[in-house]
Amino acid sequence: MTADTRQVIMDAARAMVQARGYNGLSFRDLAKQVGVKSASVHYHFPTKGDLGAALARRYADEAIEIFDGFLEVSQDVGACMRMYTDVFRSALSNDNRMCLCGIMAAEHDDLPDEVRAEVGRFTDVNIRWLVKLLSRGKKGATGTIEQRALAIFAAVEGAQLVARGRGDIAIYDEAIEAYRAAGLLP
Amino acid sequence: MTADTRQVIMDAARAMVQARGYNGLSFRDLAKQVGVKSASVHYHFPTKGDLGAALARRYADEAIEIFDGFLEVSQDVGACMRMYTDVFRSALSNDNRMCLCGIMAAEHDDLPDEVRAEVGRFTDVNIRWLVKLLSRGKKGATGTIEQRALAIFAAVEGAQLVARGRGDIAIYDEAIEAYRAAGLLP
DNA sequence: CAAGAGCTATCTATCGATAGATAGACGGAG
DNA sequence: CTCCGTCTATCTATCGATAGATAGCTCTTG
Repeated sequence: MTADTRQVIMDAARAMVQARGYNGLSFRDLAKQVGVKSASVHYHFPTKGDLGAALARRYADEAIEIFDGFLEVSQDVGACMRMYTDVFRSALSNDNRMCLCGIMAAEHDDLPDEVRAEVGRFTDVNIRWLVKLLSRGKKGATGTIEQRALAIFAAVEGAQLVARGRGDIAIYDEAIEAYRAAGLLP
Repeated sequence: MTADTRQVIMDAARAMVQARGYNGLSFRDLAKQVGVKSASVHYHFPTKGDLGAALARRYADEAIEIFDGFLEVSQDVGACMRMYTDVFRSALSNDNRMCLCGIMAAEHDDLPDEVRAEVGRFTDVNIRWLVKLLSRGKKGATGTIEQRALAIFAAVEGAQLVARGRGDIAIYDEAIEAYRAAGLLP
């Protein structure tokens, strides 16, 4: 195609991984969906690990931009948190998909090292942003805030996982609401 | 082996699924580990879906027994909750494994219907037990308690998922502790 | 009791499909 | 002419699944 094939491949691959996982990603299916041959996919990404790592890397990079955008458009901590949880909600509303790194974390043992590293970075990115958000106004100990940030990220990922397992996005909404009611989410 | 082969197969299969997921479970690897041929595994479980469903069914049944045992040995809600979270912790301490149904939930789209149904039942089992626990002493609206039970289950699964993704059980401990500090866990 | 029928559990061997990966040809663009 | 991108064609390995044979046990029946 005239459009940058590499980008088209990555877009399709991301959607496929979010639906079926890293193991469920097949070069043949991917190529068919993009409209090329699998050998062409190998041209752009020599190995599956290369492709997986590129996907996770771009995913984490995009997350940084999106999340930081929230901090710019609103000064309200609660509003930013709602935008944050809505990002994870949108994966579910898109054909019951999951966070790319969440589903890859479940496949931890099957991941090439380079992919595993990028998945870990996504966790870092989330926690760092949540720390930034939680630090607004408050001046508690950084250690506590970091721990709470980790807990929020884990809880959101878990809500997504359980909702996906049931194929019911209402479960995600209920869990998030309960997190807020309990005081875990600001 | 003289021991009931069917049980030996299920034990090995469960460990493999908790480590590599449903998709990562191979009849050949499984047979090799048990010490039989893959055709023999097919004798006991005609299809992979049959095996997966049997695994999830037994997993949920065992969970009921284990959890109910907690309610019998202690009247303290906090102590029971700690025993509950320790069950999920033990999967991680066993070679960074995951909850069988948690990892299967991530593979939702690849599961045969009968497996998906059993995975869903595990969620029900957990929520029902948590409702039983949270109801002790309290007399709040059942609806709220059920929502909180769902949130606790999702949060615990998420803590396990994130910790596994990082291969660091300390992350699980931190998240659980933060849940308690925030008041999500009693 | 003894013989044969049928069942249980395993084996060997193989099937078609699909996985990721590679070599080499071809065509268009600079 | 050369390089880039894509193609055709193929490789090896593995997947779940099946066919057919066989040893050993049990149960029936004369």
